[in-house]
Amino acid sequence: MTGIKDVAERAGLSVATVSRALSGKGNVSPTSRERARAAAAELGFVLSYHASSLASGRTHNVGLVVPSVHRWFFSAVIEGASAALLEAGYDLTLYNIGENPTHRHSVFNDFLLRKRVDAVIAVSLELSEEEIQQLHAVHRPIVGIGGPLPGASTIRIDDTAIALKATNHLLGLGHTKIAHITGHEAYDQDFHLPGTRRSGFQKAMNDAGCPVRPEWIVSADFTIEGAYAAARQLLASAPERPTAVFAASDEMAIGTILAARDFGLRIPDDLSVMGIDGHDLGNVMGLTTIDQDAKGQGALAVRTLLGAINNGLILEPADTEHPTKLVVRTSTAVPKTSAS
Amino acid sequence: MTGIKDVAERAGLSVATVSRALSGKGNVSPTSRERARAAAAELGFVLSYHASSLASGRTHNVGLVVPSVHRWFFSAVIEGASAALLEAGYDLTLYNIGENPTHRHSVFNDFLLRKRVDAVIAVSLELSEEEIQQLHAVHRPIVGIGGPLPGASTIRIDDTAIALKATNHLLGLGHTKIAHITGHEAYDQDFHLPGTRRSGFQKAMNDAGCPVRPEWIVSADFTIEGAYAAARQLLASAPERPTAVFAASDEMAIGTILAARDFGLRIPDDLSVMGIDGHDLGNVMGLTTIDQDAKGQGALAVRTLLGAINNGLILEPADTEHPTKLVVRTSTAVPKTSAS
DNA sequence: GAACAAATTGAAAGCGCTTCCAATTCTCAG
DNA sequence: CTGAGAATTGGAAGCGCTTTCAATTTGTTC
Repeated sequence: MTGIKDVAERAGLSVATVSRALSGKGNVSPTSRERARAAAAELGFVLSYHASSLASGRTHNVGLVVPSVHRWFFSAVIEGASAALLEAGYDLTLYNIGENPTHRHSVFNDFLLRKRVDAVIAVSLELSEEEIQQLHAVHRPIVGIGGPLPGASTIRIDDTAIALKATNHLLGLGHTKIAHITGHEAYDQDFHLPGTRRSGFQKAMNDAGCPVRPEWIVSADFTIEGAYAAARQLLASAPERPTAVFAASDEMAIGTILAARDFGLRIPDDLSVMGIDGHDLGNVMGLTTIDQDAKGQGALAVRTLLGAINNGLILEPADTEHPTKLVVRTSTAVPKTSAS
Repeated sequence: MTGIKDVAERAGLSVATVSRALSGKGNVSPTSRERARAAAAELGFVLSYHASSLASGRTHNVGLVVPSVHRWFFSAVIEGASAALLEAGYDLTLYNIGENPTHRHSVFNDFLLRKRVDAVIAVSLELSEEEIQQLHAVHRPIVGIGGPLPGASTIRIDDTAIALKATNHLLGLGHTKIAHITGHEAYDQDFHLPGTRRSGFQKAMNDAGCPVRPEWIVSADFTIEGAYAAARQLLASAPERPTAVFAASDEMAIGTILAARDFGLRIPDDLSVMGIDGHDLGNVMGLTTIDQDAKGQGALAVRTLLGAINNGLILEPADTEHPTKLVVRTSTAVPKTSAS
């Protein structure tokens, strides 16, 4: 196995100089740099990153912790982060903790403490004080995506404001009988996302003087399948149907549209539907939504982290609000009843 | 920062013994093992995996290379692999090479050669001889998912047979006017998957004496959106419509169903649709499909790899065929025309 | 209880790099 | 041409573990 020693020999330089030349750091004359590079290329030499890491303390690797890889938001964040890391020459270690609480525990109490990552990005996970402490104890900066994290830097969207904006879009079209598909209680642990969006909905309704009917607030698990089932129930109560549904995520909005079709309801004539996310299927489904640029959030998290790492700065706990955009498509319209 | 030295001191043992105790290898008396464990726990000590890797040559890390994280098949494989690795105490380094050819190049010619992974799993990527050679040169076993790989172990399904089975399901119901949604040329690079499934379709049609109409073979990019557009074109030619569509993937089948609805076609009365995959949305959409257990393939790849690593064996190039299962739901039925 | 085998242990030599430090070479003003 | 300071270089000491090898302890057998 060729090592840096072989490269040094071939280039007629010392190991130290080759190391400096290859890493790009330190002062090396252009001549030596070129010779080192050439020798490395000829030998097909690639640095061993363990050895580098051990000696330098820098791993060139970022840990990304997600609750799932299937839900659209998470894969979009992964995509954004992975591209940004690849460009920077960093590895991405993925921890998909899923539903299993044991997995979460071992990730935070073992995997992440193995000092294999320079930093961690936690997506939609409300870390406990302890989890954050442990990471800080091994000097691993953290960026959270999806909500505030005590003592860590976070990137998030203003969930209440967004829900307000979405609901107002519907109200603005003339809807008053609006239902809401929220997330299950269980998902409220992490940043109270369902609750926050729900309260934005309620505030908008109250402000507009529209009654919020409890039976028109149903919950699902943030998936298309889950919302499909929930929406079927919601729409089954025939005469007393809402004229619009605001779902807490695009996937749930899509589930709602599918359910509506089963009932022969035309979108948007019989039912307006909107979501939050900016899902790829939005175009196909003609879904009105609030685009939160998940990919961009992943990329931003990486940039934030790398900036801190490269400047050797401590990452200041800061709360960055990511911009969102209302995208109006064909799933929302003036209610037929009030139009006619 | 507490190191293994501190643990040794606290436990009143030598560093060597603590290392043996913590790694579980080597002969250590139960007493010492317990004392080492206790000391480590008290100090909150977690092994530095760089140092371990450097000393032992084993990284406890597997690289997973995927062309995308968004398409269902890939995220299912990631999910299966990630769970299996987590259980085994292994890290998963994800390389999402995406559309960018530069990314692919740097992953295979740089990232994977950094000796940071013990093994690599390549999903739906037809590696070049050179790529395989390079990996073998650094003694990294490879498992390919999705098709045969020269000199590497692979897990795959029999695409031709599956397409045959799927088409026969449709033929068996009495359909003769069957269209096929295949993948774009561009996707044919890797394992000729679109071509293989298409030829299974054609063979079944020929065997049944049914003409294959070229205009009823349309291609898309394996996404719901892409197939939606393709299916709209297919279904636009009103009177001469097929009575069934066999899509080369579930996502494309779903796109087809969405397009069919736009034309007011009822599934399965006016159009039978089936796919291949076992997508999570299959249930909601009532999609008949051939389930290929992508999650299981990911888990199997990990087991294969870890088995080889742990036994210090060279991974024999073997071609494992993963079982598939026809799942009949409500998107396929006897054609109305022939039924009436 | 002696003699030998088996189990357990610790000292020390790396694993393949980075980086500190001191030595050397280069620059250029005087 | 000289000397001071800057730029470049190489030697060597680790980074925090694993593992070999030899020494020590424990267990067995007759």
